[in-house]
Amino acid sequence: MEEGHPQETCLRISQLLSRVGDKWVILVIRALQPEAKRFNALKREIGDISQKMLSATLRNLERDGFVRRTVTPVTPPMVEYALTDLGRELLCPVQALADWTASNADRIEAARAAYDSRGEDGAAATAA
Amino acid sequence: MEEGHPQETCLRISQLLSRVGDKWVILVIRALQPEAKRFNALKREIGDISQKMLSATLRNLERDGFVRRTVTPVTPPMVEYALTDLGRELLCPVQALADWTASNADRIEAARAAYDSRGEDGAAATAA
DNA sequence: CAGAATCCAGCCGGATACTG
DNA sequence: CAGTATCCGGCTGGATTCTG
Repeated sequence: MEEGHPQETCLRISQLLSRVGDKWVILVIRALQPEAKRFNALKREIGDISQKMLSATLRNLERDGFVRRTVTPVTPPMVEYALTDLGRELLCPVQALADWTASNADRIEAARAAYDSRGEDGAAATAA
Repeated sequence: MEEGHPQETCLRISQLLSRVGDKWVILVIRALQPEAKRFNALKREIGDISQKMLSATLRNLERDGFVRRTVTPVTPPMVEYALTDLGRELLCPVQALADWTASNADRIEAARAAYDSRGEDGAAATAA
């Protein structure tokens, strides 16, 4: 790891993290992990997602090279989405972060509860 | 890892990823990594950040237990921010993701370039 | 110095309607 | 089936102003 342009590197990392945290990507790549899926199958499986967000998410993931879109020109048209090698590789560090989150969710929640109770407590005694 | 509530787990992960991708957190925790810093020192070091965003980012990080805020009641008041143990632990999987990003940034950019050229090419030949 | 409050522009994400 | 187009509310994030 060279340290020539740390700011730029931070920017890239931040951007990728924003993408990965984009609210639907985790669900989408999780749904694509076992096997390729079609658009509406994906939509049904995820459930709450609107088709606008699903197509936007898939387009972003495809653009970044994490998902491959395959069109079979039959009628009605069939489109399949699958993770690429890059997408599967991305999953490793993301999975590590996911595992860490799952392991420490209670610590985070405890910190939040402590923070919130501190806030409501000594300070705003005049209000409410 | 139990698989009892995968959706909830995904939600937590996604939320944490959103926080971590929050545009300034990487810069902030990076600045705090070597040592505790004061508010304006942090602001100067990061540079582009507005004080609103810096205080909001710090507040979120403090609430989640990643940063500890220490007030020394002198005049003028001195406030120091430092990473907690939890914050330093979080850095490990984040660093892994950062390393992956740095290692694969060129592959992502190549995918984007390919995608963009595909888009401009065969399709919208009528326009422009 | 360390923030809180306010105002405001722009983007995100959802609902709906329409197309090939 | 697999999308695109449009409208619209809400949140994000920045600039400015004010406070202790």
